[in-house]
Amino acid sequence: MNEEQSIDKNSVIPIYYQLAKLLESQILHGELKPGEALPTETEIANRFEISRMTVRRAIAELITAGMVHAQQGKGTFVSPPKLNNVVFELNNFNQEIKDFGLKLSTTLLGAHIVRADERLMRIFQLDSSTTRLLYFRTVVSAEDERLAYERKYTIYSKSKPILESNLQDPTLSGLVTANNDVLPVSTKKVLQVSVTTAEEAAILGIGVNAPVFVIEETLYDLENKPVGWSKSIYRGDRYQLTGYDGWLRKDNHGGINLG
Amino acid sequence: MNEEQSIDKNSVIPIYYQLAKLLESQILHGELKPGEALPTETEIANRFEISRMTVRRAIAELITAGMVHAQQGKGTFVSPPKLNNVVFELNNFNQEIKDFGLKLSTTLLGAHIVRADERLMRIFQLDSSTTRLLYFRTVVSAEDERLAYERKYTIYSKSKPILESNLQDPTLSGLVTANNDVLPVSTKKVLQVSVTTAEEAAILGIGVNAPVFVIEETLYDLENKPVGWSKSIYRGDRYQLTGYDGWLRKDNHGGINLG
DNA sequence: GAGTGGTCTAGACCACTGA
DNA sequence: CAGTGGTCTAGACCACTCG
Repeated sequence: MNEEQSIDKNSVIPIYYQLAKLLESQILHGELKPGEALPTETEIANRFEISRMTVRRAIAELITAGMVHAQQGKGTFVSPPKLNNVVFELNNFNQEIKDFGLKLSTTLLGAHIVRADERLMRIFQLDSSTTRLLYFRTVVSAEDERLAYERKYTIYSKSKPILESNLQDPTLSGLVTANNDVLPVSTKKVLQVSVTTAEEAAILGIGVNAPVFVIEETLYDLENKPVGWSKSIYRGDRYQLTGYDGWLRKDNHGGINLG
Repeated sequence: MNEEQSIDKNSVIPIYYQLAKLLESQILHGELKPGEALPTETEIANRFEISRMTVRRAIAELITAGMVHAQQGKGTFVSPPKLNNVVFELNNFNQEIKDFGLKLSTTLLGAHIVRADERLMRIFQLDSSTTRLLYFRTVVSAEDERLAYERKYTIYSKSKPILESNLQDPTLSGLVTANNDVLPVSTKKVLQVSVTTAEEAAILGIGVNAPVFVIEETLYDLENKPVGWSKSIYRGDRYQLTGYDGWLRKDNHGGINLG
């Protein structure tokens, strides 16, 4: 045992990266178990004849990855794998379909100027119903199959006519920036499940009471003021979200991997 | 304008943290716009009479937060806010209910030893149906209202009797560690939407064809071998996921906030 | 008090960019 | 070529933990 693994100081791969991978490997192979302490920073620095700052940089990588945690005055310890913090990336929703080789197309159902009703006044924090909003309805399809129905609203401050360019970037963010001078800087999405209404079923070409994902998105500007809102539904039989957590093996066996 | 904001070198708050917040503030107030370059690291170091390494530490915070990106040989630039990478943390599912003040309770519907059928053999990558599995069915309730129905499986290697302690940690991870000597180190969750079957509706006390979240979780050990699997359904009218992205204001006005 | 991690310095050399 | 960020060093002092 204890075959001293080594660091190549002359490699193009940074020392901190080599050391981080070495420590990660020891943890993934069970040589360092959850709760056990890593060697102290000074010990590691002496053993590999590198600077303590470089050791700290390596350990910082592991801390970010959630594999170890440091306690001032005590030491650095292997963390038990966190399994309760799975995150679902919403990218997948349309991205995975593209990766699957299908072409997505967006069809415009309608673009209207509307005045704010009570619900929209609340969402956009308006105190007057005279504010004009752009109401934009689209359907996302893949290979002639309709997958999602999206209803988007944005404050319509420009007096320009509605631009056809809206369809080039049919995201809510694109719609907002195309029709306003504000820069959306943050977003909030709420995911719920529901079943189709008669109208939604007809638009998607599926049955009534079919299960769907519902996503409400709100875009905010620098002042934290809502500048865009959308409610979209996605066919439940065509979409799913996948998430991971814990000590993930990114499996960097072979291949070039620069930090 | 250009009122020189300052750094207190004698503060208990680290210099890198003060500088990071200062730069972040300039970005959030629009003084530095997306695409614009930050002052060079040397410039910042000279202006505040601090070490370049400390400047780099501050900028590293902003890079992690996704607000800036560095390009070797060119400079460090303000990034446009990323709005397409919303992540939903599954914590919320039961956590928010607790935060709301309700008490969650888990009721055991049944705990059986079963042999692997074809589906379970595939899930657990087994080549023999003689492997014994523990099948664990529970219902999660809040204030006498049933919210979720969970079906969990784990390889049952110990010859111990089924422990009552399983109910103390009713998570899949807890079930696996209580009945095996393996340590689950990573997890995969797939989220889908569906509607209740007659059996599920009866167990949850709601109608048939009601919308529900379906979450299938697989737990893996160090060798990437499945050691636990569960399929759970959550009432669609009681659960939702919320996610954020972009330049988030964590709003640290007042209050103690140590980096 | 000895030992730990947390911060900070003032340099050094490198890789990359663009004129 | 000058200027940028990327890595690394060999120290220093501090805050914290625990005996």
